[in-house]
Amino acid sequence: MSQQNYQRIWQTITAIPEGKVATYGQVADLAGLPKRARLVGKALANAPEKLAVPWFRVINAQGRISLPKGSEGFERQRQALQAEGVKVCNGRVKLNIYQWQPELAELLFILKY
DNA sequence: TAAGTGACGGAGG
DNA sequence: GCCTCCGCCACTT
Repeated sequence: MSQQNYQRIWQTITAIPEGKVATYGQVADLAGLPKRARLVGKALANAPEKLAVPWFRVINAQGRISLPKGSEGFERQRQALQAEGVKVCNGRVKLNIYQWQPELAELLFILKY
């Protein structure tokens, strides 16, 4: 099923280091699923709690939290990021500072599936 | 098989 | 910076 793609997406997100963030499109690309950013969103929505996927480190290409401002999820994501030292101004983070730039070693780790 | 649906992305106003 | 519109495309119904 598409469960296979979800697995790859979850694994990729798990590789995002603390204090860094990645965009939906970026995660899709790294997971080997180009142009499927929307699928990443679905994968997160269906992510089992027990996998402890750092879903809060995933934001959209504009550096904004993709949840309705003021919602519960929005608040949890904002707090989780702030707790790691990622500044969130008005539901926005500066990608030029916090966006994850995978090292070769990290890419190889992701590609080992 | 067809129509509906996104935790998206990018261009434009 | 905010909002809208449109393209995208696999997944769901």
